[in-house]
Amino acid sequence: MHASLRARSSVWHADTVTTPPPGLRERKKQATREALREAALRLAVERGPDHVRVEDIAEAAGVSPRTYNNYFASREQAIVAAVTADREARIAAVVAARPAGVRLADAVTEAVVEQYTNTGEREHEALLLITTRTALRDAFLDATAGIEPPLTVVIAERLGDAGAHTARVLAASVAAAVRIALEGWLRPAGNAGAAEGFGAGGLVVPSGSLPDRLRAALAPLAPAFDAAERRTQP
Amino acid sequence: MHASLRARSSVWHADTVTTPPPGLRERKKQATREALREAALRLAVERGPDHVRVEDIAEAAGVSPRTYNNYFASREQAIVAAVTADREARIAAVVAARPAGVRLADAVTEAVVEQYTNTGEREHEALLLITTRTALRDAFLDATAGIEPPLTVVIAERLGDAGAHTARVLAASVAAAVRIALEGWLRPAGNAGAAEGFGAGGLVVPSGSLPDRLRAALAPLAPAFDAAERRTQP
DNA sequence: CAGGAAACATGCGTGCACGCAAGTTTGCGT
DNA sequence: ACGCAAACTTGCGTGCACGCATGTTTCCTG
Repeated sequence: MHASLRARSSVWHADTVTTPPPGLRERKKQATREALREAALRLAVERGPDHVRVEDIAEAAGVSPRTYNNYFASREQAIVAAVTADREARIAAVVAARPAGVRLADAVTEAVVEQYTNTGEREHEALLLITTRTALRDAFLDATAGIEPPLTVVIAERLGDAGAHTARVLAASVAAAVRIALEGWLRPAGNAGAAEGFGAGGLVVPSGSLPDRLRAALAPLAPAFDAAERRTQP
Repeated sequence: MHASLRARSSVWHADTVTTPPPGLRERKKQATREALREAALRLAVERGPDHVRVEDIAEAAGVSPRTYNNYFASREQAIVAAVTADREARIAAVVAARPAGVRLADAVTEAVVEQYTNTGEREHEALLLITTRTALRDAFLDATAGIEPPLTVVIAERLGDAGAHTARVLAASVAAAVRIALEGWLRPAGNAGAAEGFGAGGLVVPSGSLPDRLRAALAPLAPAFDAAERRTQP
């Protein structure tokens, strides 16, 4: 029983770039990938994350354990990927879709907030599970690095060829900022912080919601975006 | 990808704060850590990185293999640590030592360039070895994340308590930029780039020296530093 | 200067990550 | 339509990462 490849409606709506028709090979690969991450998440939810071995996931997806490792480098990656999926690509797409008039910084910030706010019921359940194991938390945080490549592309489009280099740095900074926001957000479970209500002069940030945290983390980067944009369209 | 190198050594907030006399325990720990990373590098150079097992390193350092893993989470980390060592802390120290008058962006940039330019003979040899194995290259790049915590502290000192949050993001962005610079710098070995001399309008960056790359990568962040600084000292 | 608590080292066991060398499938040119 | 080349899957073997339980060292407090 191989991975079910249901005929996915191949709606190749022009993605700004010409998408060459995906061959059989590529479709199978994506199907296997999806089967693996779905199986990983399902099993992790059903029996608890510690009672799922790679062997189980592979079997549930109809491939060999060795093949599993051709798709995911760690056990945690597959589980996390079921939640992360293609957030990366969606963020980039949303940024690209924003009218050229708006500030790049705003476009990016809103795109990020938008994609991380779409918390479906299933995702929420998965996130709860992720917070319970540090290995999963780490894998989840590491996954944010995945937004860097697509973000680099869309930012580079706005900045022009001269800013290709800058785009890379800005995209990486955004990824870092998002990571920090998420890190602080799902910390409550594994509290180990130093300053928790020290009475001195410092005004303590009250630990807001995810959108608030994301905006707060991205705000310091806005001047860098503005400067980069200014350099191409004076 | 193996990225999780959290839980670094218990950072007694760098200089600036009084360092309590380190007890016997802490001194032994540092000695063991150093013995391990020195042994790791020496053996890797002597017999080649593929012919060094964790068991060998542990034996050379006079500890059990299990103890090795209490200090380093992967085989590559130990080798890389022999080069990286405490660059992290030194960068932070140099930034803190800069007179309060200079732009924060300049202080950070110069500190980073300074520390990565100090290429001793031994380090150069080690870097050559590191470029030969992708696993080592990855570990080396991941190690740059280590500058984040100490950098956060010194930046936060300049920005005041109100900017603690911003400091975190800026430090992470610097780490990301440095990573990008290093990534491009030691790429020549494993070339796989797409655009290598396309004649079109784009002006191709000629792949400069490390200091040039570091400055170029950090430059886009300068406006963010300036804005943060401006917000505390108008 | 006891004596107990906390940090640390170590052995053992388990599941895993990944290189390598077949065997199999897909894609493409002629 | 044929057949070759490249991509992908799989089994095997090796070294490794890390939880757990236990013995040992360091530290602190009365």
